[in-house]
Amino acid sequence: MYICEKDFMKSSQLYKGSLNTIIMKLLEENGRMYGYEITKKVKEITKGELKITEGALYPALHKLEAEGFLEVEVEKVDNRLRKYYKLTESGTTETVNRLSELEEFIRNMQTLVNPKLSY
Amino acid sequence: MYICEKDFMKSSQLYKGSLNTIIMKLLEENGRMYGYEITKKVKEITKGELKITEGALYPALHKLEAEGFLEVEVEKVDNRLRKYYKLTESGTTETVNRLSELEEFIRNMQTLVNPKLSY
DNA sequence: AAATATACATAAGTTTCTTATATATAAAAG
DNA sequence: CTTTTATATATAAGAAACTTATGTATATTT
Repeated sequence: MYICEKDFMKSSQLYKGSLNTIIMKLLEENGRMYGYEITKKVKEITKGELKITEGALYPALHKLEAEGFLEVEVEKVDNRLRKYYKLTESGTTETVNRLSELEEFIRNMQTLVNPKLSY
Repeated sequence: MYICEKDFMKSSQLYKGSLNTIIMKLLEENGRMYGYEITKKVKEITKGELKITEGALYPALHKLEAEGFLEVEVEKVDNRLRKYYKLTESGTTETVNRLSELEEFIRNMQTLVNPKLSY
Protein backbone atom coordinates (compact mmCIF):
# COMPACT_ATOMS: atom_id res chain seq x y z
CA MET A 1 0.00 0.00 0.00
CA TYR A 2 1.32 3.33 -1.06
CA ILE A 3 0.88 6.60 0.70
CA CYS A 4 2.04 9.29 -1.60
CA GLU A 5 0.12 12.46 -1.02
CA LYS A 6 2.56 14.51 -3.04
CA ASP A 7 1.26 12.94 -6.22
CA PHE A 8 -2.10 14.53 -5.63
CA MET A 9 -0.80 17.92 -4.63
CA LYS A 10 -0.56 20.72 -7.11
CA SER A 11 2.87 22.09 -7.75
CA SER A 12 1.74 25.55 -6.64
CA GLN A 13 4.65 26.97 -8.52
CA LEU A 14 5.80 30.46 -9.04
CA TYR A 15 7.27 31.55 -12.28
CA LYS A 16 10.90 32.19 -11.47
CA GLY A 17 11.60 35.84 -10.94
CA SER A 18 8.25 36.67 -9.41
CA LEU A 19 9.35 36.12 -5.82
CA ASN A 20 11.25 39.40 -5.56
CA THR A 21 8.26 41.32 -6.86
CA ILE A 22 5.98 39.64 -4.32
CA ILE A 23 8.32 40.46 -1.45
CA MET A 24 8.69 44.08 -2.50
CA LYS A 25 4.98 44.59 -3.04
CA LEU A 26 4.13 43.17 0.38
CA LEU A 27 6.70 45.45 2.00
CA GLU A 28 5.35 48.43 0.10
CA GLU A 29 1.93 47.66 1.46
CA ASN A 30 2.73 46.67 5.00
CA GLY A 31 5.62 48.99 5.82
CA ARG A 32 7.79 46.35 7.37
CA MET A 33 7.69 42.59 7.67
CA TYR A 34 9.92 39.73 8.74
CA GLY A 35 10.65 36.66 6.67
CA TYR A 36 8.44 34.14 8.38
CA GLU A 37 5.61 36.66 8.30
CA ILE A 38 5.97 36.97 4.52
CA THR A 39 5.59 33.22 4.01
CA LYS A 40 2.45 33.19 6.17
CA LYS A 41 1.00 36.23 4.44
CA VAL A 42 1.45 34.80 0.95
CA LYS A 43 -0.08 31.51 2.03
CA GLU A 44 -3.01 33.35 3.57
CA ILE A 45 -3.65 35.71 0.67
CA THR A 46 -3.52 32.95 -1.93
CA LYS A 47 -5.51 30.52 0.24
CA GLY A 48 -2.60 28.11 0.41
CA GLU A 49 -2.03 28.00 -3.34
CA LEU A 50 1.37 29.67 -3.22
CA LYS A 51 3.97 28.58 -0.71
CA ILE A 52 7.19 30.51 -0.34
CA THR A 53 9.96 28.17 0.78
CA GLU A 54 12.62 29.39 3.20
CA GLY A 55 15.34 28.19 0.86
CA ALA A 56 14.09 30.71 -1.68
CA LEU A 57 12.96 33.46 0.66
CA TYR A 58 15.99 34.12 2.84
CA PRO A 59 18.55 34.27 0.03
CA ALA A 60 16.16 36.57 -1.85
CA LEU A 61 15.88 38.91 1.15
CA HIS A 62 19.65 38.95 1.60
CA LYS A 63 20.16 39.76 -2.05
CA LEU A 64 17.61 42.56 -2.07
CA GLU A 65 19.33 43.98 1.01
CA ALA A 66 22.76 43.71 -0.63
CA GLU A 67 21.39 45.55 -3.65
CA GLY A 68 20.25 48.36 -1.39
CA PHE A 69 16.54 47.85 -1.95
CA LEU A 70 15.80 46.68 1.59
CA GLU A 71 17.04 47.63 5.02
CA VAL A 72 16.82 45.47 8.10
CA GLU A 73 16.09 45.98 11.78
CA VAL A 74 16.75 43.10 14.14
CA GLU A 75 14.45 42.69 17.11
CA LYS A 76 13.94 40.10 19.79
CA VAL A 77 10.35 39.09 20.36
CA ASP A 78 9.46 36.35 22.87
CA ASN A 79 13.14 35.53 23.16
CA ARG A 80 13.25 34.79 19.42
CA LEU A 81 15.07 36.69 16.73
CA ARG A 82 13.16 38.64 14.12
CA LYS A 83 14.59 40.53 11.18
CA TYR A 84 12.22 43.20 10.02
CA TYR A 85 12.73 44.35 6.45
CA LYS A 86 11.50 47.53 4.85
CA LEU A 87 11.98 49.22 1.49
CA THR A 88 14.67 51.84 1.09
CA GLU A 89 14.09 54.84 -1.12
CA SER A 90 15.65 53.14 -4.15
CA GLY A 91 13.74 50.00 -3.19
CA THR A 92 10.47 51.90 -3.44
CA THR A 93 11.39 53.18 -6.90
CA GLU A 94 12.45 49.70 -7.96
CA THR A 95 9.17 48.26 -6.69
CA VAL A 96 7.22 50.56 -8.97
CA ASN A 97 9.34 49.45 -11.92
CA ARG A 98 9.02 45.76 -11.15
CA LEU A 99 5.29 46.00 -10.67
CA SER A 100 4.86 47.62 -14.07
CA GLU A 101 7.10 44.93 -15.60
CA LEU A 102 4.90 42.32 -13.98
CA GLU A 103 1.79 43.96 -15.36
CA GLU A 104 3.38 44.04 -18.79
CA PHE A 105 4.26 40.36 -18.47
CA ILE A 106 0.69 39.52 -17.50
CA ARG A 107 -0.70 41.56 -20.40
CA ASN A 108 1.65 39.83 -22.82
CA MET A 109 0.81 36.39 -21.50
CA GLN A 110 -2.89 37.08 -21.74
CA THR A 111 -2.45 38.25 -25.31
CA LEU A 112 -0.51 35.11 -26.16
CA VAL A 113 -2.65 32.68 -24.27
CA ASN A 114 -6.06 34.19 -24.72
CA PRO A 115 -5.87 36.14 -27.99
CA LYS A 116 -9.64 36.56 -28.20
CA LEU A 117 -9.77 38.83 -25.20
CA SER A 118 -6.71 40.89 -26.16
CA TYR A 119 -6.45 43.02 -23.02
CA MET B 1 31.16 59.24 -27.17
CA TYR B 2 29.18 56.23 -26.16
CA ILE B 3 26.73 54.34 -28.29
CA CYS B 4 24.97 51.94 -26.04
CA GLU B 5 21.43 51.38 -27.21
CA LYS B 6 20.96 48.42 -24.93
CA ASP B 7 20.87 50.72 -21.94
CA PHE B 8 17.68 52.24 -23.21
CA MET B 9 16.00 48.99 -24.12
CA LYS B 10 13.59 47.31 -21.78
CA SER B 11 14.58 43.92 -20.54
CA SER B 12 11.48 42.42 -22.17
CA GLN B 13 11.83 39.52 -19.83
CA LEU B 14 9.80 36.44 -19.39
CA TYR B 15 9.32 34.95 -16.01
CA LYS B 16 11.26 31.72 -16.12
CA GLY B 17 9.06 28.75 -16.79
CA SER B 18 6.60 30.58 -19.00
CA LEU B 19 8.35 29.75 -22.28
CA ASN B 20 7.09 26.16 -22.42
CA THR B 21 3.53 27.31 -21.87
CA ILE B 22 3.83 29.86 -24.66
CA ILE B 23 5.20 27.28 -27.10
CA MET B 24 2.51 24.77 -26.27
CA LYS B 25 -0.31 27.29 -26.50
CA LEU B 26 0.87 28.52 -29.91
CA LEU B 27 1.04 24.94 -31.18
CA GLU B 28 -2.42 24.22 -29.79
CA GLU B 29 -3.73 27.18 -31.72
CA ASN B 30 -1.82 26.87 -34.97
CA GLY B 31 -1.63 23.12 -35.38
CA ARG B 32 2.02 23.01 -36.28
CA MET B 33 4.86 25.50 -36.31
CA TYR B 34 8.63 25.56 -36.72
CA GLY B 35 11.02 27.20 -34.31
CA TYR B 36 11.86 30.35 -36.22
CA GLU B 37 8.16 30.85 -36.88
CA ILE B 38 7.47 30.75 -33.13
CA THR B 39 9.99 33.51 -32.41
CA LYS B 40 8.44 35.70 -35.12
CA LYS B 41 4.90 35.00 -33.94
CA VAL B 42 5.65 35.91 -30.32
CA LYS B 43 7.37 39.10 -31.41
CA GLU B 44 4.43 39.98 -33.64
CA ILE B 45 1.71 39.23 -31.10
CA THR B 46 3.42 41.16 -28.31
CA LYS B 47 4.40 44.01 -30.61
CA GLY B 48 8.08 43.38 -30.03
CA GLU B 49 7.84 43.37 -26.26
CA LEU B 50 8.74 39.71 -25.87
CA LYS B 51 11.64 38.20 -27.74
CA ILE B 52 12.26 34.48 -27.65
CA THR B 53 15.96 33.78 -28.05
CA GLU B 54 17.14 30.75 -30.00
CA GLY B 55 19.32 29.67 -27.09
CA ALA B 56 16.18 29.25 -25.04
CA LEU B 57 13.79 28.09 -27.75
CA TYR B 58 15.58 25.17 -29.36
CA PRO B 59 16.56 23.41 -26.13
CA ALA B 60 12.98 23.91 -24.91
CA LEU B 61 11.58 22.33 -28.08
CA HIS B 62 14.00 19.41 -27.80
CA LYS B 63 13.04 18.84 -24.19
CA LEU B 64 9.31 18.96 -24.87
CA GLU B 65 9.87 16.46 -27.66
CA ALA B 66 11.94 14.20 -25.38
CA GLU B 67 9.14 14.34 -22.81
CA GLY B 68 6.71 13.16 -25.45
CA PHE B 69 4.65 16.34 -25.60
CA LEU B 70 5.72 17.30 -29.12
CA GLU B 71 6.42 15.43 -32.32
CA VAL B 72 8.47 16.68 -35.19
CA GLU B 73 8.30 16.56 -38.99
CA VAL B 74 11.32 17.69 -40.95
CA GLU B 75 10.74 19.41 -44.27
CA LYS B 76 12.87 21.19 -46.81
CA VAL B 77 11.50 24.52 -47.97
CA ASP B 78 13.46 26.72 -50.41
CA ASN B 79 16.46 24.46 -49.93
CA ARG B 80 16.42 25.21 -46.20
CA LEU B 81 15.61 22.83 -43.35
CA ARG B 82 12.48 23.27 -41.28
CA LYS B 83 11.38 21.26 -38.28
CA TYR B 84 7.66 21.44 -37.80
CA TYR B 85 6.46 20.67 -34.29
CA LYS B 86 2.96 19.69 -33.20
CA LEU B 87 1.40 18.56 -29.94
CA THR B 88 1.03 14.86 -29.24
CA GLU B 89 -2.01 13.57 -27.40
CA SER B 90 -0.30 13.81 -24.02
CA GLY B 91 1.04 17.19 -25.07
CA THR B 92 -2.48 18.45 -25.62
CA THR B 93 -3.50 17.27 -22.16
CA GLU B 94 -0.39 18.82 -20.64
CA THR B 95 -1.13 22.10 -22.42
CA VAL B 96 -4.53 22.29 -20.76
CA ASN B 97 -2.91 21.71 -17.37
CA ARG B 98 -0.18 24.27 -17.89
CA LEU B 99 -2.61 26.88 -19.11
CA SER B 100 -4.74 26.47 -16.01
CA GLU B 101 -1.61 26.69 -13.85
CA LEU B 102 -0.71 29.91 -15.65
CA GLU B 103 -4.18 31.29 -15.07
CA GLU B 104 -3.89 30.36 -11.40
CA PHE B 105 -0.51 32.05 -11.21
CA ILE B 106 -1.91 35.21 -12.78
CA ARG B 107 -4.89 35.19 -10.42
CA ASN B 108 -2.59 34.75 -7.44
CA MET B 109 -0.25 37.49 -8.58
CA GLN B 110 -3.13 39.87 -9.11
CA THR B 111 -4.43 39.08 -5.63
CA LEU B 112 -1.00 39.70 -4.16
CA VAL B 113 -0.13 42.74 -6.18
CA ASN B 114 -3.49 44.40 -6.50
CA PRO B 115 -5.47 43.29 -3.44
CA LYS B 116 -8.15 45.92 -3.95
CA LEU B 117 -9.39 44.34 -7.16
CA SER B 118 -9.26 40.74 -5.89
CA TYR B 119 -10.13 39.00 -9.15
C1' DA C 1 7.95 13.43 25.91
C1' DA C 2 7.16 14.29 21.24
C1' DA C 3 5.38 16.97 17.76
C1' DT C 4 4.25 21.32 15.87
C1' DA C 5 4.94 26.31 15.33
C1' DT C 6 7.99 30.10 15.24
C1' DA C 7 12.28 32.14 13.26
C1' DC C 8 16.42 32.22 11.02
C1' DA C 9 20.19 30.21 7.73
C1' DT C 10 22.92 27.73 4.17
C1' DA C 11 24.62 24.06 0.97
C1' DA C 12 23.93 21.02 -2.99
C1' DG C 13 21.63 20.26 -6.95
C1' DT C 14 18.20 21.33 -10.81
C1' DT C 15 15.85 24.02 -14.11
C1' DT C 16 15.60 27.65 -17.14
C1' DC C 17 17.24 31.11 -18.86
C1' DT C 18 21.18 34.58 -21.44
C1' DT C 19 25.04 35.22 -24.22
C1' DA C 20 28.05 33.71 -27.52
C1' DT C 21 29.25 30.96 -31.13
C1' DA C 22 28.60 27.93 -35.16
C1' DT C 23 26.74 26.25 -39.69
C1' DA C 24 24.29 27.06 -44.08
C1' DT C 25 21.24 29.15 -47.73
C1' DA C 26 18.71 33.20 -49.84
C1' DA C 27 17.73 37.87 -50.51
C1' DA C 28 18.65 42.73 -50.14
C1' DA C 29 21.68 46.63 -49.84
C1' DG C 30 25.64 49.18 -50.75
C1' DC D 1 30.15 42.08 -56.32
C1' DT D 2 30.62 42.01 -51.70
C1' DT D 3 28.62 42.67 -47.34
C1' DT D 4 24.76 42.70 -44.52
C1' DT D 5 20.29 41.05 -43.24
C1' DA D 6 16.87 37.40 -43.09
C1' DT D 7 15.91 32.61 -42.75
C1' DA D 8 16.69 28.27 -40.16
C1' DT D 9 18.79 25.27 -36.89
C1' DA D 10 22.03 23.98 -33.00
C1' DT D 11 24.98 23.82 -28.84
C1' DA D 12 28.18 25.21 -25.09
C1' DA D 13 29.31 28.11 -21.06
C1' DG D 14 27.71 30.61 -17.55
C1' DA D 15 24.16 33.08 -14.61
C1' DA D 16 19.96 33.29 -12.03
C1' DA D 17 16.38 31.56 -9.32
C1' DC D 18 14.60 28.19 -7.71
C1' DT D 19 13.83 23.11 -4.80
C1' DT D 20 15.14 19.99 -1.43
C1' DA D 21 17.50 18.91 2.48
C1' DT D 22 19.61 20.05 6.52
C1' DG D 23 20.83 22.72 10.63
C1' DT D 24 20.14 25.70 14.86
C1' DA D 25 17.19 27.44 18.56
C1' DT D 26 13.06 28.69 21.35
C1' DA D 27 7.99 28.27 22.47
C1' DT D 28 3.76 26.00 22.43
C1' DT D 29 0.67 22.30 21.89
C1' DT D 30 -0.50 17.37 22.06
